[in-house]
Amino acid sequence: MKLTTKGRYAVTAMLDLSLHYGEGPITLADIAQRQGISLSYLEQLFSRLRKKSLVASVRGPGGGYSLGRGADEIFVGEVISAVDENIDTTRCNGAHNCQNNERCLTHDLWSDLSNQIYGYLNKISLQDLMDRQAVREVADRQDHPNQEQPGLDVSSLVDGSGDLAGA
Amino acid sequence: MKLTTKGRYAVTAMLDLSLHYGEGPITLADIAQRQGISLSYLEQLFSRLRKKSLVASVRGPGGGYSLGRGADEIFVGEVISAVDENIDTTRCNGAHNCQNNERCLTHDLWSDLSNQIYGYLNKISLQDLMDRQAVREVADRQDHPNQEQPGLDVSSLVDGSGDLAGA
DNA sequence: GATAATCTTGACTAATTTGCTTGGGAATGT
DNA sequence: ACATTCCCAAGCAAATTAGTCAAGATTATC
Repeated sequence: MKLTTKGRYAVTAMLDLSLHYGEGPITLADIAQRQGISLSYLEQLFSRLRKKSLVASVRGPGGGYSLGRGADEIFVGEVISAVDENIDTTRCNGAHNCQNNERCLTHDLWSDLSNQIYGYLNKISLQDLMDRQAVREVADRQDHPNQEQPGLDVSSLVDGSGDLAGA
Repeated sequence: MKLTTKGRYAVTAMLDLSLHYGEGPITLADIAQRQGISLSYLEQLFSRLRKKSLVASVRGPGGGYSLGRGADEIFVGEVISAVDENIDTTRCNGAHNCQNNERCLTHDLWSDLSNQIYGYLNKISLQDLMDRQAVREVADRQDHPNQEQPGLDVSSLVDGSGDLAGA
């Protein structure tokens, strides 16, 4: 299990795709512009996402990408591990006899923790994230109806204390 | 929130420290040998762990490191973020007005998810990990009493399906 | 059929991070 | 004094990230 900005890009792009569901295929150029990610980098990421069937592609004019399954059937953990290559070489890599029991002990502990994190992320679907945001958007509109407030810090609305996945 | 092998090294080292609690200060040389991590790299990691008071140090002969608090008061999330520098520059970094509402929307979604993961990891203490492993060790001993079985794959005992932190 | 839009692929590169080395200190128990 | 340990900073090779560039393949539309 690895968690870097690469995974964030992938999740962000997938969310962008989810948010524009129903508008037909979305081009990578659109996502690139909206999310500020380079087009070619997106191409690389989507190549992997496609191999894992997380997205479906349509070529030619009017083409683009769409979600491979429903947003409630695609989980954050899948997206991250799809792009992350996951070369988690734990020094003794399954051998479990690297030197003494002690060493393997901590190795097992880590791989176990890693599995826990992965399991957790695999409970959170793209739909969960969208639902959560939808609530916030409404709250935001209610607090600042029809106003442009450039310098305002909205982070007070984004406290992150709620339980997202109900795990 | 970032999760790489660097964080794994830190957690592994902290676990090593926990497991040898009560034996006085533990030298980095010991940890380096037991865990197969370079001494100088450990020094760098522990420098950061010390700044966050996650470990306490004693200099001179007989010196070394010990946990800064009880193993039940140190959480995996703390350890990881202590060594990770966490330069999570989300392009608009709190500005929330990068281009249009749409862009910030997905940014918020990600930072929210990041908080969720962090919160999850901050529920798992070093003690939790040790307790879990203690159970396994016992199980292992019961299955293979007093035997050296070099080629045996123990991974069947390590299924990772149990709920570790009870989160 | 020509054309343009779009995905698809591969090679290459710059910047950053990781993991580690080297080389010096500073503190302290014996 | 001396050996042991923590401390610290500079530097460096390998890997990864993030991105560019260039060439295709597919297909809707004119």
